[in-house]
Amino acid sequence: MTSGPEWTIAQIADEFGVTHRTIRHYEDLGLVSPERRGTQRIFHRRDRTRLKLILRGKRLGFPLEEIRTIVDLFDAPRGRRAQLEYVLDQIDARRADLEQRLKDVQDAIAELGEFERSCRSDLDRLTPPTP
Amino acid sequence: MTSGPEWTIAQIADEFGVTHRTIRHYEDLGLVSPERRGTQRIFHRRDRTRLKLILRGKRLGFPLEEIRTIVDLFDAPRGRRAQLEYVLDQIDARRADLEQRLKDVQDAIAELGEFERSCRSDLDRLTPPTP
DNA sequence: CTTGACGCTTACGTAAACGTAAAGCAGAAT
DNA sequence: ATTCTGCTTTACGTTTACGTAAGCGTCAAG
Repeated sequence: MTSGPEWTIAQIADEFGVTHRTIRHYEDLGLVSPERRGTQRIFHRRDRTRLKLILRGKRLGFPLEEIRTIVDLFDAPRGRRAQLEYVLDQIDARRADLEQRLKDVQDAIAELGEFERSCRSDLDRLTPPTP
Repeated sequence: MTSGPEWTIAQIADEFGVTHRTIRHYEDLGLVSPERRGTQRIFHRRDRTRLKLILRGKRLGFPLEEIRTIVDLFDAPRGRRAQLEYVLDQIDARRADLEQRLKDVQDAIAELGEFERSCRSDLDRLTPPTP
């Protein structure tokens, strides 16, 4: 039941465009926990799923510690009602955060658009009028 | 012509919810350059505009050095054609970056939605059926 | 006139997120 | 048998983004 495709640290690092050190650092922080076969790390699909989430979290500027709580959320046991309600609360908090970011990005893109138009207008005025 | 409303560092820091140290740090990095009246810093509207951009950039996870180049872009001289074309290029680059982020945020929100539905469904199954 | 309230500089400290040797094991190839 | 190749740990170094004193100037109120 622990079977399925497997990857070495080199393959994972290469595929995700990070270094071995980065992966090990993430393991130190509990962001991933690959299987150990003897001394070597063996990565499974679960680890890849988490890594995708981690790297997206990073692109969005979340600190790794916060990313860990988020990623753990997805893997959390959902047996008891209390647990499920806690998870749902966390989801709401996360969504609020993300929606602030969404607004920030949208605003930034909009401002960039305005600025571009202003620049283009300057450029037009600079162009000698068609004779 | 250099007139208009003015603010002290305390007022600015308070209003933007950061510390004096943060403001001075931004000045060290050239992110803001308040007027100096004697030894004291006097902030004008221009500085506030830049600070808004800076803090949004931070919320979006950009490093301060990169933020500086972006903010400088808005204040860049736009006299010569070459300058304008350079600025327009930069705008395109920025926009590409922001649109990647936009996608990341949207994906994250969508996944959160899926996860929530899954949790709610678990919760429903946990609830004893209405007799 | 001295005591705060603010502001300034200088400078060392710190947390996060890795980078970068250094040194060693383990199996495969020459 | 030893030389690679790939993986491992340990541990100190580095960059970013400030925090946190230390020590001084200044102006107004008590």
